[in-house]
Amino acid sequence: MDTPNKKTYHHGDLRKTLIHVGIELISESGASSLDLRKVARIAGVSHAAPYRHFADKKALIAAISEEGFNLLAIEMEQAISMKDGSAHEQLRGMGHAYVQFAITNPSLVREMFSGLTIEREAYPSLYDVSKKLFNMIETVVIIGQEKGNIKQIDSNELTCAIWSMMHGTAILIIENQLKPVTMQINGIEHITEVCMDSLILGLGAS
Amino acid sequence: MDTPNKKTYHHGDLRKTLIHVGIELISESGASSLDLRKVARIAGVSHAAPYRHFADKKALIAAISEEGFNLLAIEMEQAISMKDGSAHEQLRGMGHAYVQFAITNPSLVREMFSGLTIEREAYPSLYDVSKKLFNMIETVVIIGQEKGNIKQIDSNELTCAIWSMMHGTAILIIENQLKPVTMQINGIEHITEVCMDSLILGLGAS
DNA sequence: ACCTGAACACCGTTCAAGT
DNA sequence: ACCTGAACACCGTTCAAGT
Repeated sequence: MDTPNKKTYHHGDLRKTLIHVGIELISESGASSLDLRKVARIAGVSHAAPYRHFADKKALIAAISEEGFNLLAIEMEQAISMKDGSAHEQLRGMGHAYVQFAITNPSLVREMFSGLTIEREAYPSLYDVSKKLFNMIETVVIIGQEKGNIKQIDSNELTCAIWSMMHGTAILIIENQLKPVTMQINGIEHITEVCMDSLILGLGAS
Repeated sequence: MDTPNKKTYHHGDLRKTLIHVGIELISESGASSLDLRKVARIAGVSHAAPYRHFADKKALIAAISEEGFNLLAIEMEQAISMKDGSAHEQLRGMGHAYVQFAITNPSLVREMFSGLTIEREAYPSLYDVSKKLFNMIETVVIIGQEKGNIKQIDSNELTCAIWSMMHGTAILIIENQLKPVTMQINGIEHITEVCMDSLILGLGAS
């Protein structure tokens, strides 16, 4: 009666089901294989049903991206909480978590940064959830500044630098562009550390 | 007789024409609006003609991405040559050039890093041209190390860190994620400088 | 060698109609 | 309120046929 079988979707939360089917499809075979009709088929509804919940395909992708940011935020939060120590350790942990998430979900991460975030008014909740990530990083920065471990310039700007480094490292790794280094044993963890540490050193209090 | 009108395509270089039409389409209205039939229509050939030059749509996108890397490399080269001075100045110049290119061609840059680079064997020339970029950065690093301005660790790793920072900054800017800072006057140039300088400081000889 | 035109399968989206 | 089925326009790809 309340087993989570396909029948449930019809009275249950089809919206949520579509999002999760979409994430699975993207993870399995890339973003290009995300078609609305297939999502509906797998969810067990007609191809027109998704239009009850999403204005169009872009709206579904926006919702999927939003869920992606939520999942990433959870990983990051966990990484921070595991390190009880210095801001530097926390930043390192965040970098590893960010890169690890990208390696685990490359297609999803690509989709999250594929242009939809530009339309801020159209997808406000997508913007909100990405901003949550920004604030998470900034909190670490501010605490680090209070402890005197990070230099006293605008925390907004420092946050930009940190997110940029994490993101660039993650993307270039999943795009195979750092091959000369990532090929080696533990290459990915190593280069992530090199990238983060170089930046952290530059951010140090002086 | 040799005016560059549409007739030329039939005996001229249709391949090149398709690539440039593709770039224009992507630049104008985003990557999602790149359809093969429209490209063919604009080029003045039938919708089947592109298949003489490209195995499928992905192959055309790979060629477009390749051209994108070439264009980016030209900008970077120019940025480097303009600064005759220190490695630090050259790195700063490269960062600005990279970000500027991304802002000018956001959809093209997204396409260049949308997963095709993973299929190394399928698109070897795409991999080659992206590696050219890597080498360009590394050359600056090595010269900087010889002058004693950059610390003496593996130049491959330092290059990864630099490219990561440039790329992350560029992508987050075009994806509107650095809004808190880029909104301000000269915000983009300013944050690019903050990002690059933080890293450069961390890369310094000690 | 290079291009055309018809054909096929399939997708995004809409809409009248069903429960 | 939510879903279905038919319908429309359009795309990627293939292939026999044209020059």
